[in-house]
Amino acid sequence: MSDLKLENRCPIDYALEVFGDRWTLIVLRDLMLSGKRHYRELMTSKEGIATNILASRLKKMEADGLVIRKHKPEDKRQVFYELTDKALDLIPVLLEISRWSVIYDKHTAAPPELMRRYQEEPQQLIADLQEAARVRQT
Amino acid sequence: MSDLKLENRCPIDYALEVFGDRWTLIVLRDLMLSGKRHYRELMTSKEGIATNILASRLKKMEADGLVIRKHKPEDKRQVFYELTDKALDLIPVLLEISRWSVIYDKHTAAPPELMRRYQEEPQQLIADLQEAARVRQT
DNA sequence: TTATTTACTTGCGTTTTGCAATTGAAATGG
DNA sequence: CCATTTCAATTGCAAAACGCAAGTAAATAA
Repeated sequence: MSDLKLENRCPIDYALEVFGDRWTLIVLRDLMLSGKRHYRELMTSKEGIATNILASRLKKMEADGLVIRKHKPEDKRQVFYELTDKALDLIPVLLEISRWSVIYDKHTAAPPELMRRYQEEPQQLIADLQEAARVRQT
Repeated sequence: MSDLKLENRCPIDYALEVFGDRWTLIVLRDLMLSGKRHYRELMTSKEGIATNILASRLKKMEADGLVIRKHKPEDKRQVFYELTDKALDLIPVLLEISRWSVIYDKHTAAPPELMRRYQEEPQQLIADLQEAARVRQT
């Protein structure tokens, strides 16, 4: 008989492969929560990502199905990155991470209104943030 | 007047600094969900962490307040790593990441009962997992 | 007393990162 | 038009991080 065993991999492994590096989550945050969409906008994050690293990460994110690379019709130099549902569904992960950081690091601050809503009506907040990100890219 | 501005850092930044590398989350998963507590147990993860990397990560995790390094009284060679509340409070993050991976990677599998409980009674599941981890290390 | 177990440390070659300079295509200005 | 600027990268190189294998020290077991 042939080998029927499914390759079951641990959920944490897959996540680490996709966004378990120093920069991918930063880029996702900027695309999802800061409304950035262009390469030049992503270059301006206060963490200071290097241009070669940004380029390689965007390429990998596209390969992993997190973003779709598109040209602006009215200016073909410009490129913008559209978020997929797969990426937008990481918003709950970003919020959960934020909740943790705000609790355990005294230098960390998130918009208080955001954290309040996350505590009081998480599902509605998530839906709103996803909707806002979707609207931005149409 | 002196500078009154607080250094507010982004929540994602702090999280990346603490567990935003290839191995820390793997170690946390093994400590929190697989019940491992000894160096030799952590060495056996199927991802194959190198011994020098494991040592450096455990040192950093201790410095970051995620684990406490202790000697076994009955065998002073042996060391075990106890999870702090700060670490145990990352269980929701691990579960949220798992939920995402199970949805978007067809090779990923988590215990179905775990995922069902996470959907139906997340708060109770989190409390149970934290309690289980705490009991294990006493 | 010798061997084994445990938890690391050290050395070293490879890979990844960070920084600066450069490129090429497309748009803009004169 | 033709030169300049903008935009999105790519390239080259030094520095840091990583991965593997071997070695070490302390404690226990035989």
